[in-house]
Amino acid sequence: MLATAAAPLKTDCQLCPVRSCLVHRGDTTQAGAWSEMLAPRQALMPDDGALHRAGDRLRALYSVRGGCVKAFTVDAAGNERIRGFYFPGDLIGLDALAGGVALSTAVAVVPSQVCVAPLADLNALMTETPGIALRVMEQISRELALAMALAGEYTAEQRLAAFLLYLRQRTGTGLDGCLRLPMAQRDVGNYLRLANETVCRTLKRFEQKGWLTPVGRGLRLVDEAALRDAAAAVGIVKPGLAQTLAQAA
Amino acid sequence: MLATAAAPLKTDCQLCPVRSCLVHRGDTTQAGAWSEMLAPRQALMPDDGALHRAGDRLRALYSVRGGCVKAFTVDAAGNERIRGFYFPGDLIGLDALAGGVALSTAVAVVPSQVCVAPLADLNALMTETPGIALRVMEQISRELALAMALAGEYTAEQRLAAFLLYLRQRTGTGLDGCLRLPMAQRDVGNYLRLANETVCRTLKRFEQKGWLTPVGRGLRLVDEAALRDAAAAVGIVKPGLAQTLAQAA
DNA sequence: CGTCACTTTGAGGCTAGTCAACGGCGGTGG
DNA sequence: CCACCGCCGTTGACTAGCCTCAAAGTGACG
Repeated sequence: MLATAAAPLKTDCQLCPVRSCLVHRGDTTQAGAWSEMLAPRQALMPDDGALHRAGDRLRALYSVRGGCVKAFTVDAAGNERIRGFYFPGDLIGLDALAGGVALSTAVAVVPSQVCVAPLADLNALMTETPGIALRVMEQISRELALAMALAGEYTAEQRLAAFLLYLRQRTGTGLDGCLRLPMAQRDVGNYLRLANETVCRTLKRFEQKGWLTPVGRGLRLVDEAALRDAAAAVGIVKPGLAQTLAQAA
Repeated sequence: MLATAAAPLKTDCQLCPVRSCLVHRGDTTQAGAWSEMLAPRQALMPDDGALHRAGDRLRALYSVRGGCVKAFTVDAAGNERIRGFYFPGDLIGLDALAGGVALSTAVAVVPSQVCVAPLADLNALMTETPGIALRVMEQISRELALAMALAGEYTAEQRLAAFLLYLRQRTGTGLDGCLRLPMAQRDVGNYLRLANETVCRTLKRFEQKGWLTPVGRGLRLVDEAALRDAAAAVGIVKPGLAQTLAQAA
């Protein structure tokens, strides 16, 4: 099961390094209220249990503090379908707000850390401090936009390019300027509705085109503009120069 | 452009026939507050202009009162991508809450009517009456679940079966028990990521299997259980008897 | 009654999936 | 320390579902 942080202290959000998280998007009143509510952080390890499972009555939202969490469903045939990856600053469990029941199972992809926002407290908090509700709503709205982008009909190249750029935007690059894929290629493909072989082949094609180069375990995005152009149709990244010029012509 | 309802009266939600709309899901206080806010209804006709266009700063959410509205984006190549259909009770524009800018263009598919919820008023209302925020959040969460279902990897039969059942659930059947498709097959295909020819052929295959029969301009779902089984994997409808038995075996 | 948009039907092609086999890497245990 | 094992990534050949293109049929509407 989950390894709970040793110290049963309330988390001090003011000191949280995650600049994109909810508390950093509101005023100090909201930040304080949010901070008050959060339960101690939880450490999450791959193969170490799930935050919640599909069908569970959801008891808390989780705010990712570090690492990467994937949410997936399992259909009747036992096939896993990855519904989303969550990075630092993301809230997990938003898709369960409607029914109160989790639609997916959430597990860590790499060693991760989350903050716990109990639903009961959250509801009370949103009632007392309406600004919080607006922030949460923004997050859901963002996730909705992402899901809709993913729902579109795109080629393997378009989807993968968009995913790489999204990943870089969310996780940044390492010290060496390289993008590291925290999850397996199989997971990327599952998420993007591509066979893992297709992910591999498409990455190779990108490499042959000179758009990226493999560096150790990571990738260096060499021609980011080209990737942006390829991904432009998906709509979650802005087009690069070539695309802009093409549109102007 | 839009044809505004003649009478500049506030809409009385208490009398609204749409039982699934937001006001009917809260208590009387919420209902009253919501009702107070709504601007006069707007009549919407196909080819008569858009509620809002992609890129517009969104000024209001719209609550569908009757008819059917489609939301779509247009990519650089001019291709239309339908992001969703909205039926009575649905809120339009939720995907814009994050950025304040509409991500899609919304137009009527058939003669329709919407109620207008100005964003400024809505924000104030959600602050004063937090229950409203929770309702709106439920709606977004619901839409998110739908988008995620659509984002899955399914065959043409699975997607179309799921869509037909979803449509019937949302619009009900006519007096003759027939399901009417308000939108063109091309729009259905666009939404489901299928060529319109594929939609047509798949419908024909359903007909040959005896799952449905065309009745005039509509469809009669003859073997709904079979459709449910076909659509079960998509997850937005419950499986029928055959599927349940198969799982038990 | 003609036009136009939508639907239907057919033939052919392509993208990506499936299946199979191999290579590389890390972990585990002897 | 090294051999073994399992997972992941890679590569090739083949397949299949769906798209594309083309053309004819149907209904709505002016």
